Amino acid sequence: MNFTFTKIERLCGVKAIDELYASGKSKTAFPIKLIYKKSEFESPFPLRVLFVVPKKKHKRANKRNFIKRRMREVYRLNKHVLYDAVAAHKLDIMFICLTSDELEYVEIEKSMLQLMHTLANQIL
RNA sequence: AAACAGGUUUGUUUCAUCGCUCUUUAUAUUAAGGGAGGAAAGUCCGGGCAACGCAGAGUAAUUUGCCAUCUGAAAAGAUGGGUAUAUUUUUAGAAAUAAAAAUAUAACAGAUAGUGUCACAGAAAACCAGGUAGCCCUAAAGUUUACUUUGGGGUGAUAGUGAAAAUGUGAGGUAAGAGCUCACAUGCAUAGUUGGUAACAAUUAUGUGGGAUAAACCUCUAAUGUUGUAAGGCCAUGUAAACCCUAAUUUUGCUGCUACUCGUAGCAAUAACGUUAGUUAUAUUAGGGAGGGUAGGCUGCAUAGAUAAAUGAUGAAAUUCGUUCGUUUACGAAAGAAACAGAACCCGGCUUAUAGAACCUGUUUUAUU
RNA sequence: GGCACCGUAGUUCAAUGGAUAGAAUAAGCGUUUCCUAAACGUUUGAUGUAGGUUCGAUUCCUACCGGAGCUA
Repeated sequence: MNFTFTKIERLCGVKAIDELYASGKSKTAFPIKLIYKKSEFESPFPLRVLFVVPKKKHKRANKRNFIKRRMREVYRLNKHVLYDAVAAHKLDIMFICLTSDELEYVEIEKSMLQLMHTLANQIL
């Protein structure tokens, strides 16, 4: 099984992100919120992902980085859950942190897995 | 020895598994190597670098501000010294206070160039000061022989106000008083002497007595062109020096000198028609109107280096720290903690944040001598 | 990244360096009314934090904290 997470799998570009904010559907599992939208792009992977920690919740840059790194790590280790389900479609996904607390690795893993499972079931 | 405060230095280490980013090789996915700080932060200063502008002079605006030496490209910093203020200690004294020493602080040029401000209180808050307190002289009246009342004048000692009151003490002088005069002290100005590289200190002569505020305007001194890497360059995209309207094209107008003035420089052209008045077209410059396109690559850019932005996660062990438990006073076990904080053009300062450890300084407490 | 700003009652705004920091509105209490509203009276409540200059700072200066801009 492949656990890599390269540049191609990330969501870049102002237009794509604006569209996702404007017309995406959302789900919440408390500390983290998921926004997703069907789209079209050329890539060997079925998903493009973005992680957001707002500056209003976390003032210090090192704390924002710390939470983003943990979220990215959880996604990297568990992304096969979605890849198996969403093989046919192309999706843009965004994870947003909602609290101003410093989150533990276990909490993030729990809520993100919950979100990914519900999304996988809905697509099927 | 302990606790607290301040300063300086330092700013946990190793292994395994799975990953991220850049470079090189190699090749279609392997290998090798590099990968965060003392503040990367605040953006408070200075410079590099870049674009635009530039005959020159003045004004404005902004900033610098005791002296010497050293470091530095500059800002700035270090060391030493001077002056002022504050605190503490010691000495002298009845006290006020004076002298000396130590420590700390100073945005430490100028208040005698000029302007402004100084609430309330107070007679007066600043060229020229003063009353229905007080002190003194004098005239009149009353009681009466030393007082009272009223009028005229002198005064700035006393008291009182205030953050601040026109230099202080003593003597003379006077009706009472007053730098009115004298002696000593003291501040300032000018000129000189001595010491010191200098700031400055000591001292002599003459004159003088002028409150505070420049972190109010201001004056002096020294300096500054404007804008910042989202600068700028190359490519791509775009009918793009596109379209319409108005005005100007020689004693005047426009533009530049990037805030303003002087001064200075540049431009104001061509063709056709013509009744020689001008008109039309193109051109240039300025202003206005109605729309549209692009908004992403490379470079700038680095012995870390991207462009929604890498430097991580998990597990194990060691190191340091205190807490609890056990034995017992240095070992073991348990569950913890390891700060502040994350590069986006690069350097040099300043400021602020910082667990623990080491060192230095100070204060307090306890113990011993 | 760079550049220029702003912080005053719960809210919206005032205040030449001068002592008690003002006004409207909101909130509390009372009067009026059968009750409510309106009206009238009254009370509470603030200079973002820390230093400095000054006899005296909301105001002047410095450093922090927070909040809104401009620049593609």
